[in-house]
Amino acid sequence: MQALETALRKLRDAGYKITEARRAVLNVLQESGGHLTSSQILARVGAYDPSIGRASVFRTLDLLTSLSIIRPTYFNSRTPSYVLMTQEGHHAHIVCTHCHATIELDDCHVGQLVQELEARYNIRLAGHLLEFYGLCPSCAAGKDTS
Amino acid sequence: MQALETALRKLRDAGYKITEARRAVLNVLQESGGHLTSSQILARVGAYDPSIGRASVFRTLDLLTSLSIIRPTYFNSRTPSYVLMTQEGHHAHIVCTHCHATIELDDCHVGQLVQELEARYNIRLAGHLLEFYGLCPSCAAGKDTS
DNA sequence: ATCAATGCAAAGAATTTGCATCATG
DNA sequence: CATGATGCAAATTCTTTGCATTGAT
Repeated sequence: MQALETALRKLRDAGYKITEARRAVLNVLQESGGHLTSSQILARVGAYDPSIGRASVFRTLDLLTSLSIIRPTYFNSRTPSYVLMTQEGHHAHIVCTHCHATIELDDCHVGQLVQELEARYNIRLAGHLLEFYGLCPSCAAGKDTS
Repeated sequence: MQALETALRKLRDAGYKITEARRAVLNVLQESGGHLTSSQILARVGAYDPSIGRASVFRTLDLLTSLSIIRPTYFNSRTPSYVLMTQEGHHAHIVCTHCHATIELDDCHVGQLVQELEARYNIRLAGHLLEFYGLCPSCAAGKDTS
């Protein structure tokens, strides 16, 4: 929920205006609760407010990505899906390499590692993305989804 | 080095032929030692062996991705870069959100977490991708690279 | 020898751009 | 009000497809 507010604040802090298009993209991602490809985002934004143009959606995706407010992730396909990062700039999930089902993880458990890396490389880490993959129980069992 | 041999073995094991195009894409990725976008791969494969067509390169990227031999990753841009996964199916790096410089990490340090997740979700995890981002020392200090 | 994999070039998507207009701060 | 942001639609770039041919096993 506050992911959205955090996102808006980050935008403002970086000196960008809060416009309809930006609000729409963030809303759509927020409400999906998961991962959406650019086509899905385009479609949903169009449904939400038909007056918003394609170009603005892409421009917004660029902006939000460059600010690390959203992040493109790839499962086992070459088509990216965008996720809204948490307030702290994290995201973690498990993806099935067969059926592409995903399990969202709320805790990344890498706090310790972050500190080690920050010390070793003298860098301040603002966030991270952690993606695990494997066969989900049902795909491992039977050969269902193709 | 053996990343390449591992990749070839995985291909064979999955029942695919080892062809010139596939070898070329893997070589190019291996030699780059890092991340290449599809255009970069196309260009380098073309230089390496001009007789290999675009379509085969894309088909190879699809195949290698679906087998988790390579993986598209997004730094802070919406253009994917492909990386060759390690023998164990891992990859980890730190990216500067400003200049996009990357530091490759050889150890992912998430072994413990993997076991916990496998137990909790009853799933066998075959690998993972871990991406940290923040400002690298030089970008944090001066305002250089644009 | 067999059938997966390929190259080619055309078709189809996806994304970006230029510019006049609009809306946010 | 001033400028950043937008919508539109054309231009561009990227990716996929169909099919005859080739090559890996």
